[in-house]
Amino acid sequence: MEKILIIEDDPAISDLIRLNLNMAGYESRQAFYGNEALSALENFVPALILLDVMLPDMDGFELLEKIRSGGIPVIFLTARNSLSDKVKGLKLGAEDYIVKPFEAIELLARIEVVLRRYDSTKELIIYEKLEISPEERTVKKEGVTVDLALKEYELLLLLIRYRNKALSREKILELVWGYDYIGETRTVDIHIQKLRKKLGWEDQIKTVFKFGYRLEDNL
Amino acid sequence: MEKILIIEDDPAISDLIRLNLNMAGYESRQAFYGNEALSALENFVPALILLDVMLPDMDGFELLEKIRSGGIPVIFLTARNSLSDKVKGLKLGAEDYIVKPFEAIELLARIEVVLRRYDSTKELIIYEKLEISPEERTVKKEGVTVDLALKEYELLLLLIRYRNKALSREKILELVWGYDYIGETRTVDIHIQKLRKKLGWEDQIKTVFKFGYRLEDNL
DNA sequence: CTTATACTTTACAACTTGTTTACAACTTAG
DNA sequence: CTAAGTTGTAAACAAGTTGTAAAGTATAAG
Repeated sequence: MEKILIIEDDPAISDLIRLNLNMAGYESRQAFYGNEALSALENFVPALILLDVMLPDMDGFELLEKIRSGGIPVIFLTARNSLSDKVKGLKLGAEDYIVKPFEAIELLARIEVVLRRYDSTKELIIYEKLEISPEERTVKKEGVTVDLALKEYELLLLLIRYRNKALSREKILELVWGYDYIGETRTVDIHIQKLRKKLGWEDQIKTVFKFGYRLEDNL
Repeated sequence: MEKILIIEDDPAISDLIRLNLNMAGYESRQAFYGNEALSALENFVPALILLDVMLPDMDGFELLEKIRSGGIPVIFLTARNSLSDKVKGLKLGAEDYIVKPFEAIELLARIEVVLRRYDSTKELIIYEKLEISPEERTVKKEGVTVDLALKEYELLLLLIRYRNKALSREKILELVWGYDYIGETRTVDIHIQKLRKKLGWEDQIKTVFKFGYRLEDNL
């Protein structure tokens, strides 16, 4: 059962959404404040987040940034006529937005589309000799657990998702660290280095000179 | 420059969209009927399609299905209040929809998001026994990967693009190194040499004495 | 507060690429 | 055929990129 986090300060709207989600077979959880949402996310990992930008205690965009780095898709709830908000939200990386008031069936359709797009998660990923369980957040190589730090783990998933494709450092930073990461691109190198060492993938992760890296299949 | 096909029967709206797209740096083409759109697609491959569902000669959904099989993302233009259309469109696989009337900036933002998601404008180039994947930035000869440095790779693409045409050293410098490159034209020779060696193309890349080089097809 | 862990930055060694140089081999004009 | 000029090739070189270890910083856990 897919889990959805509803971040919306108006209890009436929040409850209405929750009701609809339940009827459609989703498990949902509510947060009415930004901080509440952040702490909820610590022990509740949803497949999707519905986020109202207008929250009493926090700028929704700020929250969006914090959430985005976790790789969870976000659908943005916004009041009609706040066009600049919509644009900002999409630019920040929201998967979609819905203008309030919206009809339940539309919300459900959009949720389905986004989940379909993102669906690759949650299932056991088997790649060469690796077994990755997103649910347990574990990685095993030939049955032996490999301890990976968070960034290393996300980087690994990214490399596998784009296997055989060259990924630029900038792209990697955007997708693993978040669109607005400010810092050295060398950071990527260090994490690549750690992955190579921990997985014994010195050859499988190829360096694309002056560009980035590429994970290559079948040696 | 990204190409966009506008399928919209109202000339006023179509022109307005086109104007906005042009200003944003897109190349666009208009179709006012469904059949017109289908024939346009035969020699015009856009990166994205904007599709109005209400067309005089054809059901937009029917058209959507035909278009979808081509792998081109579609943004759906729909009149306000036709909610069931929205839902139907999304279920059919439209990437997004926009309710008319919409503001230009919103349209552009949505276009950007969809294009970013579908980035795969780069398609596989097959030339003789070579397979070149711009997305992966790889070159394979009969299935075996050939490692090419950046300049070698770009030079190869150039040669293929101008196959059977003689390219002067100056032209090659301009197109691979940039119009403002200052340096020896002999540099080109060295890179040609490396390409010949790495691809076993000693004969296929012909020297045009006192001028430059030419890549010749089919031996 | 201390410790542990993850992540980032720094510094330098090792390597890759692109360019130049030098000379041999070749092409063309006279 | 010969001389002048052009191209092929190997090797040296410089500039810049990446690998790596280690130090620094931030954050969470005890």
